Amino acid sequence: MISTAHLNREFFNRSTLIVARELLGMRLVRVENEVRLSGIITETEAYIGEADLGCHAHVGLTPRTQVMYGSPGHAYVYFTYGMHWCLNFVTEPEGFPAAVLIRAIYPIEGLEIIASRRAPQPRRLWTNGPAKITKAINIHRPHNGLDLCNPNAEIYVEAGQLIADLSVTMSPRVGLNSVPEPWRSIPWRFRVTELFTA
DNA sequence: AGCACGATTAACT
DNA sequence: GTTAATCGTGCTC
Repeated sequence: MISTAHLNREFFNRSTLIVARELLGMRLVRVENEVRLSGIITETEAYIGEADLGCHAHVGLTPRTQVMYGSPGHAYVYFTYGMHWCLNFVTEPEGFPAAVLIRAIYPIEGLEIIASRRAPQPRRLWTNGPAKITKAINIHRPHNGLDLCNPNAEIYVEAGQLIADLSVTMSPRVGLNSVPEPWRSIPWRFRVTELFTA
């Protein structure tokens, strides 16, 4: 059986690259009106500190970026392109701004609700993008700053299956088209290529 | 107060 | 491959 343990704060209080890699195969859970919506995390990206010009925190501490400067294990939820929300998990010790963007999940629970919110898209396109996930499982502004390690949180992560290195591909992060090198091309995107094979 | 742009998506040629 | 949609954010005036 899959463990149902919530990941604790020490999981997130580590190198962002390690957290981004290890989140692959774990289960993102959204509890909405006592109903579980969930999926296996299959794609992440790391955003690490003010020096990373692809990271929102490169502008320093502002109202938008303050959650990233806070304690690890919290949700950083931001709004972009005038219509989309994206979910991140804050990493590393308090005071150092970093987070992991959740880019894709494989839906497991709440399939009917997810389907209704993502209609008329086919199943394989339900949650294969950061703003598709937040639309599918209803995550937006009120969740910014939420503590993922609170046992009663509406959003949290459960330990799941281990993903072998053989099944993980690292590549440049998506959408950083005007970000200077080396940040534009540094391979901080982690993707599961074969979810159910060894 | 005004401006340029964005860690995206869906629809279109 | 291209592009519209749509508005918060951070910067300049």
